[in-house]
Amino acid sequence: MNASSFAQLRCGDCPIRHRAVCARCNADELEALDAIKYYRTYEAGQPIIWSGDVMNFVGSVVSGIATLTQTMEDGRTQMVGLLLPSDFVGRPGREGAAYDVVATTDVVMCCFRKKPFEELMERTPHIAHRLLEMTLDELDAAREWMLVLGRKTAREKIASLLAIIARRDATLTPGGATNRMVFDLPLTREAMADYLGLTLETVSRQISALKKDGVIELEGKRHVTVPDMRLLMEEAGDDSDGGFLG
Amino acid sequence: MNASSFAQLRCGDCPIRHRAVCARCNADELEALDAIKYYRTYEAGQPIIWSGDVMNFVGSVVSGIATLTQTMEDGRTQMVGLLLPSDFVGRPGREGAAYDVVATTDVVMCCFRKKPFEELMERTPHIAHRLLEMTLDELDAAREWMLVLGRKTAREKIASLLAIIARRDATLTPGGATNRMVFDLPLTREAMADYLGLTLETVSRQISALKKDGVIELEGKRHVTVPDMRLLMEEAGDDSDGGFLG
DNA sequence: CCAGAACCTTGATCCAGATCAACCGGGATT
DNA sequence: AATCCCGGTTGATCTGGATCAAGGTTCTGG
Repeated sequence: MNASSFAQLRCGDCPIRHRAVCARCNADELEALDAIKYYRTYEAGQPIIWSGDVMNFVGSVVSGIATLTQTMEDGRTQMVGLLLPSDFVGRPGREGAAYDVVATTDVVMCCFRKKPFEELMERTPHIAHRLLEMTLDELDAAREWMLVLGRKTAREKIASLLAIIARRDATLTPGGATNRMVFDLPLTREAMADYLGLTLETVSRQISALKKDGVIELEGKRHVTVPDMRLLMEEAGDDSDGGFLG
Repeated sequence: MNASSFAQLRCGDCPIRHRAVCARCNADELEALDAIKYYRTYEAGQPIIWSGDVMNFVGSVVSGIATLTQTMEDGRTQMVGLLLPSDFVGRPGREGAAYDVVATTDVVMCCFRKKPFEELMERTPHIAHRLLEMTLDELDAAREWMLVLGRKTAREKIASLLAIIARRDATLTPGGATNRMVFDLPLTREAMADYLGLTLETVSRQISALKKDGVIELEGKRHVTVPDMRLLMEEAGDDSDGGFLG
């Protein structure tokens, strides 16, 4: 799937569910969206947006993974969001970007020019409502993450992250949730560390420990098998059966 | 100011700026809001909402301080939000509460019955827009807090919290920001610890250290003077001049 | 095929903050 | 005015994760 193959795609043809806009849009609205839409690709490692930049688009991740990060002057960085396919980027009604957005893998974005999108939103209440819902979901995810960052041990943090990735992966895979799960880690050890408020060495050690204890199996560095999700959830110290990330 | 003195108050008479609804509402809308509004008081230490409860209202804090917290089965707790006067509580379009809300001091809430509020929102786009803006503000604050929790030292965490409280206090005090600031801590050492992902002993020690180093002055346990806010911001490791909490 | 660069793992040591414990001071209760 | 309780402080010690350091494994390009 390359950039040019998107040239003639319609919104409804995106290989992802456009959570922001497509679900309840009628034909007129889809056409209006189509007129202000374009695709853009980013290579792994490329910045998509710098904190403080003026953003002239909003959009959804079509494929690939991007991260939202904050950085202190001295270089300490904290990831504050993980963008997986179908996630929305940008904030209608806001001028500048608040965070750095970086493509972790090759990324395809479906973008809408911001001004016309806002105008469409103005006269289409259900889009505004959907956006509010999505923002509330993000807020829940952020607060869930505050618990992880503030109160969980390194091992629990790793287990929580694996659970989130496994769960998000499952929502994109037909068949739904089973106890056994297989997926590829979309992040380097360093990116995981930035997400979890740890060092990359600690991440590596804890992953090794989870492997030794049979909670996960590893093939290479990135390919993970979870023999029993319930075991992983227990390691994550998570009482909820996992509504996180919305 | 007691509960009965609110009986005849109109929305516009609240001693706080109703960030959600009042700013741009016309007379009709204010009247509609008035019809679905009531005041409610909570004593210090009382729960306002339990996580999972069905919420039948949304509203604003009029006076006092409340906290939003999450708790793990084993009792570890993390504060995920601090509600000061003018802050909004509740989520239009959502059934259950996601967090425990507890009154830290005596609290007066201005509540709107949820169903009619949602209906009003439905036909009043600018209220929906304001709500989206507020939710984005909360999201920014939550993410700012993720950086604090994940990457800052205990001393930086304390300084960050003091700066936030001082700043919020300033927005409610005529005169605006100066270098010198005086305020009362609305939280116990334990509540601060829950906010910061620390223990209460560490909070106590770091406050003593900041005092010894002249960054703050203390009168009793709660009354704080910051001789120079710039110094405090520096201790907080904060590059931004503090757009946090919205 | 080799060199270099990413990325990852593992070991040794250190230290910030947790934990355990004692104590203080003021306000409410009796 | 004795007691208790709650919130806070301070000291001693312990430890989980950071830091410093040394390889190992892939992958890419020459």
